[in-house]
Amino acid sequence: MPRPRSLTDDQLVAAALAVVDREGLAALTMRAVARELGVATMGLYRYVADRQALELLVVDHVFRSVDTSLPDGGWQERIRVLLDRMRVAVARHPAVVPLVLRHRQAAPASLRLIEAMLSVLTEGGLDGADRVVAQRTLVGHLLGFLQNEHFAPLSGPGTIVMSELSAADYPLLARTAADARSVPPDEEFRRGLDIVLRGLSAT
Amino acid sequence: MPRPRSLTDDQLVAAALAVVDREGLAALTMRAVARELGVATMGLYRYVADRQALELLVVDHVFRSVDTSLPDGGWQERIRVLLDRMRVAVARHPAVVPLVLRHRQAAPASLRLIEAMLSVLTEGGLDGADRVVAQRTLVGHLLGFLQNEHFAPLSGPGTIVMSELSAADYPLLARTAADARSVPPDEEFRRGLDIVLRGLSAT
DNA sequence: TCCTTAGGTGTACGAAGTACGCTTACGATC
DNA sequence: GATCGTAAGCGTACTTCGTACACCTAAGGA
Repeated sequence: MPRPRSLTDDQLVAAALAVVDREGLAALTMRAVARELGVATMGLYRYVADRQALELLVVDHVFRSVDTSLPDGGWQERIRVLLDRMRVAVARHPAVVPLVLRHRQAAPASLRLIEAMLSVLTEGGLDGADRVVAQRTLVGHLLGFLQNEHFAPLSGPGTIVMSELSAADYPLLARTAADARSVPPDEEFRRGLDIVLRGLSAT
Repeated sequence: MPRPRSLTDDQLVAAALAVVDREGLAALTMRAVARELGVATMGLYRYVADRQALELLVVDHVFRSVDTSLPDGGWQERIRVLLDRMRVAVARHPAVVPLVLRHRQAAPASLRLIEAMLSVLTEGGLDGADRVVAQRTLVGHLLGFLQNEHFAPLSGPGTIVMSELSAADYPLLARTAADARSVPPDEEFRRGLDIVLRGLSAT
């Protein structure tokens, strides 16, 4: 009976991602997304309750894009692949990292991801509080990595500044920052995750 | 010759923390801090370039409050204590967690913390890229934990919602969320860090 | 005493989120 | 095919921020 909707959630998300990818997270405003869709600003409020709800749609979309089918290999290898898929999915839209960090717990699609990870951890023999801690540690590790990469990439200016600090004041830091510039993000992620997985495997 | 300053950085930080502790991070506005100090809003701009600089002062203060003297024990134990001191320092002002995550790389006091951690890792026999990855992994772990605790505490409503999901759709998640409610933050942090430290120790 | 210089203030502007009420177009019903 | 109820869509306007700018003021050395 009533007038039908003319926009889908996917269109909203696509418009938001277009704005974010092109102009950065700070440019993600209701007005900008509306303009991207060729719609009046207030028109968006027929689809989302507020700006946070729009951000949540974006984060949920990113999570939904992650393949949760279980890969081959032992449970450590499976965890490695699942987490790497998440990392890559987020990396496709680097500017949304802060949104992922803020909204992941409210994104419905994260449930599927968590369930998949838990099934692998269970296969690895974990349950009870051990499984809780393992899951939180792995997710925390991923979030921490995204945080590190986004706000303080090893290849970024912060590392250069640190590598130029006086060796008298910060002998190890200056040296280590210099070493750090040759570690690419992929390697950092792989080796960091190896550390956590070794820790999980050792009794 | 000129008129002397009437405010110190410490007073600025104290006012900002008072606002944040009392009314939350969203209430941290230039106007609110100025009011807290009994000063006109624009008066703050004689002390900080902009709002970000004020936030940075707050984060730096939190980092400066961390004792970086090296504790007794083996290197793993030393790392454990150092990271726990950081966690506790941040936990004194829970609402500033997002600020810490955003500004840590720009806070001068973080240099001292990193140097201290690197000295312990070096003592543990790490150097080169291994030391880089170890450092980043430990910091990432701390950041991920703070993120988890702040936006999705195990004792929070998200966990309850997950524990009430249909066991048909999410068998492991529902079960694990129920288990999770009995894991307090201290224990979660200790056990998570143990995993990382075990991973660092194993070859 | 006065003058220099930075401290301190008030006003105002632009950007953003969003409440509110009007207008409009669809499509079910007669 | 005309009508009408309902939600879609829009324009306006209010509030709250950050902060640029121009002005006034007070401290303290000359």
